[in-house]
Amino acid sequence: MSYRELPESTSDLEQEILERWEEEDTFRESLREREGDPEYVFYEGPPTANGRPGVHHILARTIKDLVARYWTMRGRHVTRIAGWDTHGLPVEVEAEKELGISGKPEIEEIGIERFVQTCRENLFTYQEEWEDLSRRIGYWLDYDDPYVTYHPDYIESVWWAVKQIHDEGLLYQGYKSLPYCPRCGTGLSSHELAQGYEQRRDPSLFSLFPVVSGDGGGDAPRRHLLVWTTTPWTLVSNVAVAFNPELAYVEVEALLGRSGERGRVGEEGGARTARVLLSRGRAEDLFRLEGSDGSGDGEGGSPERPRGRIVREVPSGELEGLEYRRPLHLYPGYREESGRLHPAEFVSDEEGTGLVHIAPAFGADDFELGKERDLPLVRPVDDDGRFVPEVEEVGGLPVKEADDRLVELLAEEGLLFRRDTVLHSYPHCWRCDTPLLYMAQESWYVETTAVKERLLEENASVEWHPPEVGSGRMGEWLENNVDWALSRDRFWGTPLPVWVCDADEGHREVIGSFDRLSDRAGGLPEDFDPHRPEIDRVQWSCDEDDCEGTMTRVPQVMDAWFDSGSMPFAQWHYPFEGEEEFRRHFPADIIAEGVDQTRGWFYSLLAISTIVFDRSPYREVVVNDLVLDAEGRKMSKSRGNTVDPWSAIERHGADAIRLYLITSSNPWLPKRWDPEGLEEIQRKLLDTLRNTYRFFAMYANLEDWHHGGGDARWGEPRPPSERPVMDRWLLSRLDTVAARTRQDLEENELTRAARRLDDFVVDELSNWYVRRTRDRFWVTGSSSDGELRPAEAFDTLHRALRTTSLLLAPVAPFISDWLHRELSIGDSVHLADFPEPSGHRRPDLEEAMEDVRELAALGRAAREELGVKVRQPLRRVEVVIPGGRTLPDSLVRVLKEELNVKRVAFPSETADIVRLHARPDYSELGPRFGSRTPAVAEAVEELEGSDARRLREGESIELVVDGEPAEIRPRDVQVLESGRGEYAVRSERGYMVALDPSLDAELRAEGLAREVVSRVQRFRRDAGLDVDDRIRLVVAGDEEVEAAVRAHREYVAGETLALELEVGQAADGRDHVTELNVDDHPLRLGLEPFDEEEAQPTG
RNA sequence: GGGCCGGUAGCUCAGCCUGGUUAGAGCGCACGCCUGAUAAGCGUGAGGUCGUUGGUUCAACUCCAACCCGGCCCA
Repeated sequence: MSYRELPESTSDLEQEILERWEEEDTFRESLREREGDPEYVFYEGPPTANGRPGVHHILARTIKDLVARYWTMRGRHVTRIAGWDTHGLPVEVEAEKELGISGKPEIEEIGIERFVQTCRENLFTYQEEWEDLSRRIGYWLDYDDPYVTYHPDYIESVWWAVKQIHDEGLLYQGYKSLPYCPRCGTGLSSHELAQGYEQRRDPSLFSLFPVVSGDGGGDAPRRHLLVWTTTPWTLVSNVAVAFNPELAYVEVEALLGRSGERGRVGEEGGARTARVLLSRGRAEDLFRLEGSDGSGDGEGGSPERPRGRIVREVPSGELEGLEYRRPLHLYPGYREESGRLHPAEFVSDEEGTGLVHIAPAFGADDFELGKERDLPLVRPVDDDGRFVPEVEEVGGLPVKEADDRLVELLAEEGLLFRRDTVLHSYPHCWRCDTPLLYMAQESWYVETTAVKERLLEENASVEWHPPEVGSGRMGEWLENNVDWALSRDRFWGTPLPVWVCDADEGHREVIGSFDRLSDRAGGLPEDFDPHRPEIDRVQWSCDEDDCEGTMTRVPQVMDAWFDSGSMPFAQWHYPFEGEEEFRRHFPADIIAEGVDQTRGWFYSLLAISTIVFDRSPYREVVVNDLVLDAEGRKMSKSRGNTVDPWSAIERHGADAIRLYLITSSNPWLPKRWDPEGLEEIQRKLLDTLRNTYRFFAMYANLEDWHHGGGDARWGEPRPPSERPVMDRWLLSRLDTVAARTRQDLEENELTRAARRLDDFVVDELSNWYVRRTRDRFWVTGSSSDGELRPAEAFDTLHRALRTTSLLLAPVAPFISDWLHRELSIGDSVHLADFPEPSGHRRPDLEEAMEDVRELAALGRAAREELGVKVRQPLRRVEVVIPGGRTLPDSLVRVLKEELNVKRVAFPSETADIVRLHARPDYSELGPRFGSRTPAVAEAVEELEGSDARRLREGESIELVVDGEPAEIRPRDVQVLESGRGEYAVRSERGYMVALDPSLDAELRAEGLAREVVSRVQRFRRDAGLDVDDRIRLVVAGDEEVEAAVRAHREYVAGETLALELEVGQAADGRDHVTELNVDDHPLRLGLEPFDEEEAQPTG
């Protein structure tokens, strides 16, 4: 048996694994294997099947897959059912495009039947791509039997939920001012609104409403209310003005601009002064007030503010009920001459004027105030967002386009005070990008405000990653919860299951099942489909007493978020079937989606489950943020900076992408898609891992070692605790890394876990363990004495690689599976258990090895400083480890080899070459000496020699600092050594290394011998020899070289596998001959393979 | 305007919760090394007013406040 070579390319490897998964049905096997084990419940958020998947989807899918694989390896059964979100506006918008039509009237013209049919047909345009992509990136998900929100069974479950909500008394029909998309012809719910805020420039209009009541009559200049709006078109529907009794209001006598420029003020004779009412807080920003020093100039106010003088304070009692003349009498449906002032809390004076124009039909606050004050609802706008024809001047115009004309008219009336523009974010339709209008409409609501406290409680019990999304984004949002606008005046969606009597609106029934509907309607067709328009034809006679009416379904469909939020039960067709499955899979242990789902899926899940089941449907949420382009900009089709997931996979492989997305930063931080970062993870972690395996496989094959055993010459390796120190260390590290990785993954600290594995593989496994133990992997090497049995090295490295593949399995499922199959008996890594510590932890050893690595780094720096290469042995190094620790002999040996020195000496022996000094420990001194700390510390730093020595030996000393005594205890200081003399000294964080630079002939000779070995090795390779080919070797050079080789003859021969070594002979006639130069010495090499037959001594 | 996140080396990010020695990695750059993993590998070095200002403290990258910049979400 031998270890296979890794496939040449990442892509080949991943394809090979994909095929194995296919053949062996590994995903399903992983579920079968855990059948009956405790469930780890995971919900898949349904993507819209008619949108294309992008790289940002890979992030969420990587997280979800990672979690599911991890818990499967931990012995849990993790159901993963795919889902498709199939209803709603996105689908309808696509269908409109397909049919070449736009807007509700055109849809109705071609017929709902045909339109809905088109929606249905277009649904799964990209389904295959979604599935292919998921498969390719290793996202294991059950696509065979997905939940699909338009399936009748699914809809039936949704209806059931609506009925539950209705039975709780939380479903109602209302009339409210809602964001409304004039293009789509439907209102949007508050969470849909969340998707579509964009910066937009709108008019900022200050107008003057003449006061008609109160005194101040006579000759006094006419008084006006100063009123601000960013929607001039709503002035047509003005019915009142609101003020806040908590604010202070003033009357300003204003000198209004040069006449004509801003329109005339006051109809009588173009008077240029006027009395203007507004809040005090805004007066300074809008006027240059007399008596003020003008310090308000610059920011806030406009440079062209008119001059003004505060005439008096206006008590709010005076404001209430004040009557003004309405502007813009254009709508014949509302001819009221005047309106009044009403108090309202929502009025602020942070912007505007502290006086707010009220049009109840077109604003949420306005609407509420209108209801409270019984104001008329004036809505001269049709469902397409145009003024109705009978409106003078602007009839038929889309409202926003009427702004200019309306402002002109206002100016003509002399009521225009100032007109600017303002840049603010404004809600747009999240699908078609049309600016939304707030308009009063009839809609069905879920009274979520009634369960607000429960929502908050449940949300607080959810563990959010990161927590601030739960407490902040979600929590704040729930605090300000408004009722869920459930209905949509559209076509392709779950029909709202409400039937109303045409004779008496009060006769209503909410249908919660098909059976019930069948009872009512006297049977349903065999292949009943509950969609529009068929469902609209299901009617029955009202059975209220003495009612002759017919029960007809209301025309609306439901918000698609309600569909997806119903998936915990609807995916099982609960409660009609799947009772047991539902119980087993509710609530979810985890869900993981983008932060944009906070008010989307996260909310709809929470709201529905809280009402229906009185609890949150998920325990934990991992939130991910966007994937941005390399410059940190949002990816968007319009900007053309999207990254095609397929070409990225082609180029880097799925493992690399998954690792990159998880390691580059925490999931909830926005991430840049950086191709260089991708290459890095590929080169560092993945290539290092591959190389380490390749190294292992090469020598295991060469020496015929296999983890299955078999070759008797290996015998039994000793138990780990008796192996060489490097093995004990590596096995200890494996346990530590396994324990920490388990803990991190349990806590969903995915990034931390993946980064740790990265560090472990690159730094510890490859660049330390393998590098330091390489020569134990070949039997023939000169260092392979009995103590360093190769079998133990193979066994240790094999364990390490196998464990590493297990640890990496959740995040890098391909390479880990490939490796695991080679390193086990062919099993998939994904059917294995996640590693747990196996009792080999040796924290003291790990710490000591840290010391060694620290000292080695300093030693290399010192060598660098001396300009002496590592191949040249040095006599001695003095080292200090913080806290006066020393190293066991086994590690001293490691350090000696790493630094290529003959001797390592510790401080007790180093008195003559180091100088002691003390460094203050502020965390000890600070609390004791308070403000004297700096002075004491300074005194400590000046300690030397015997004082420092006493401290190091555990005695306290007395100092006098600024005339006051100060006791310095050993724990207050760290005693450090620094080198003296010609030693090369390096120190850092309490570690110190001092290298003795002196060389003698012996050391030089050894250095030369090593140099020769290195050249021979390179030459072997260049000559095309295999690493285990034996050779005949001839070495010649000057006297010094030849002497060095003779002195180290065995070493040179052993290292180079020279069965025959001649020194000083002519190299001519050998197969391979070369002339070189080492350290200014000439060197001639000649070598050829050693043919064993030929070598037999002839008889 | 409000909420949340972020601002640390040219770039990508740790560290901050729980204040304490000389703020760390990787990439890139410069220089060098090693090689029985070889179209790999390793090391050393240069490089930082820790966004700004103020405060608390013996001591602030860390805690507090205000502000600035970027992002997301909302009004």
